[in-house]
Amino acid sequence: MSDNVRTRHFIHELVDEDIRKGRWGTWSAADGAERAGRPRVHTRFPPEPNGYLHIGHAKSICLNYGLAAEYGGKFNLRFDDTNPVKEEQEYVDSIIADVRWLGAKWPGMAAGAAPPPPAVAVAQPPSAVHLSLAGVLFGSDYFPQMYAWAIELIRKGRAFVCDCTADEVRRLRGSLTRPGTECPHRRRDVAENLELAERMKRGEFPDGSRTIRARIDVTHANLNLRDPVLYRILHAEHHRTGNAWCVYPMYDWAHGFEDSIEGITHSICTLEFENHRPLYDWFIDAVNEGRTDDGSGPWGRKIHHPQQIEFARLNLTYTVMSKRKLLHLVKRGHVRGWDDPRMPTLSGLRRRGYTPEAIRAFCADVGVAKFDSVIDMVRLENALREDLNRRAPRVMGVLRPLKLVIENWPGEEGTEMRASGQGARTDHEGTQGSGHVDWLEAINNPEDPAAGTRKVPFSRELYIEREDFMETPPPKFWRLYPGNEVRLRYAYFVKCTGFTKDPTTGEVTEVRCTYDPATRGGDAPDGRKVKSTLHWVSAAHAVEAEVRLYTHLFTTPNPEDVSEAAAEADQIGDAGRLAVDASSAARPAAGGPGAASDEPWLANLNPNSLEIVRAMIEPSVADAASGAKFQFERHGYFCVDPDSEEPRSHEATKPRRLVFNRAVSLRDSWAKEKLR
RNA sequence: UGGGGAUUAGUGUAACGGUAGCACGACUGACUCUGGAUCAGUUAGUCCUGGUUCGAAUCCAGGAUCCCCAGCCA
Repeated sequence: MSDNVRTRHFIHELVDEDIRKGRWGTWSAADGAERAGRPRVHTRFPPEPNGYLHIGHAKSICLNYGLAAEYGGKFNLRFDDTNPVKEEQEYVDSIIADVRWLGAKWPGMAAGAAPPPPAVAVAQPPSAVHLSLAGVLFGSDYFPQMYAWAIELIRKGRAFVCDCTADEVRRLRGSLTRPGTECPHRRRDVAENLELAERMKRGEFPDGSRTIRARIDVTHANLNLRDPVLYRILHAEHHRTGNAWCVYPMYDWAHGFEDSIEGITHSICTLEFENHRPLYDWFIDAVNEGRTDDGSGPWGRKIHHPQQIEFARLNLTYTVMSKRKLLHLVKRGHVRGWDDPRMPTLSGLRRRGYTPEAIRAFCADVGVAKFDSVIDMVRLENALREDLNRRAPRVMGVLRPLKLVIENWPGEEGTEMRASGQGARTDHEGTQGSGHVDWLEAINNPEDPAAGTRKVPFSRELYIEREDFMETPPPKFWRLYPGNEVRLRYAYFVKCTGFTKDPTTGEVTEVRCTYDPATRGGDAPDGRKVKSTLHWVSAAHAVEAEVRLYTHLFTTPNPEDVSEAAAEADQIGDAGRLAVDASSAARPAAGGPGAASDEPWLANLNPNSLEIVRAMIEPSVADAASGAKFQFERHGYFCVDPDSEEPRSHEATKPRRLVFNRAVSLRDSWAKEKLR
């Protein structure tokens, strides 16, 4: 992940200045020969394992890992697992897999290729878990030390045990404009505090009955400084420490110390923690009170004091980014899971067909600043297009097939030809059934000559895209219509001679044409030009596939903006109905007041975010592995979904179930033209 | 009516007292066996009002707007 070096931002400047001043010293020989003597830059990514990572986390990972990589420093992956009631092993596993997939590296990370991240949540065998855990840090490992510091603060008269209920604490805290008032326990003596803290730890008190709080200033303008809670009683099983603890540290108490213990130099976090920085600093200063640089004296040696730096989190149009909302979408069945390709989660984007390279390029592109901005989704999509345009092999796939019959194609007319779906094709020039088959050479990737060519079968009966034919063409429609000649890509020029329609529905059921044998390969020897080139597949050879076409999960750029919901709902007609199985209770009503009450943003869900089509794809994709990415020419980039069956042996009689996800469509200037 | 942040083309992001630049979008055109890609060009900006200065996006003063904070969540 060294490809996001190009943009410089305010954090670079801060780091540069620290280096100029020698603020953090240098790495020692123990930190590795390549690092020894260089200025220390040590960052970390500190997720709470209470959900799956999303694209916003990718920004943070790229920032933190990128900084460490650029300055030759270190990057830690550390779980901030201080709340056992919300955290799960499943999340730990998915987060590690996602960070690895993105390309970040941390000290002690298991060497070798990253284990394939689970496409969906699956229990990993113990050995895999063990391997992936190598070098990963957990805040819960520091629980003993953090608790010891809390006791130290009690000894120093800087903390106390409070018997207030949560309600009382809230009431005594005051408000934004009114100062708080002291609670009676604030003046408890040290000995009693020590004893109560010990009994809290031993589990003698019920949940919520007591807390350990810092004694700071109940009238402080910054609410975070009004005697914040350090520890709460929670008789809950922790995913790592089990039942060893009955008290758990609050984020504010834990986080700064986790960074301190690991020697983090730059504790980078998002804007909403700006108000917490004074608290974070106060805690470390309080511990350091009475401590000395050389460790002499009753309290020992001073602890490391990292610098917190805040930046603006990523916001994207047409999606939501809070873990709470994403969890809600998953739990209520609005999507198929955390890795639903419509989700902004890394697992969702991966399944959709995004590459780590594209996501990194996107993160570099959006930059790092303190302005709470919203990035247009098209920039994410562009990053993928840019990456896949260079790398993805091209293939022809017809999403909405319309039969095209070549009347003058050699061979028996009206011969029944059966689609066999897949398998080896050795008859490069010859017949399939009783129809003549011509195997034509196609370029795999015009952007990459090294990708070579492949052979594509052409025969009497083809499928073309339904929207590539029109009985009565509008202006600037250059595709197939009666009398018009077009090129079939890499094949022949064909001229439309007629078509048939379903007499009841009026739908075109078949198009007929003649081909010009002299144009084989796609060029006319007489220099004749055609205005357009269509993709096609041979009906007898094509592989049938389920293709999932995705669009935005929400209909509005800002799903939080509920005022837009009603207007949008009117346009859509029956807003709120998703194309996935969702419990009827969970369905947002059509802009109705019911949906708006508790989760108003659901009213902006796009009922058409998933469309499923039965497509016909050229046979070269028959054995494509799950995760393989292609450009379907003139459509977009597609990725084999894990719902697909494994490729089969060639003797298999039944075709393999193949599912593709559309990762992103190609830019489409005709679509734009149509809107005029 | 408390405290903390922020504000530069449509969207983002640079410029650190000295020519407001870049990316994406939009719009033109060229090229093209993907209406793709590529290439060229155009468009459009310093939140407001004062002040300091030879010179202000930048410094100062006042104002406006937006975001965050009253979890025993992180």
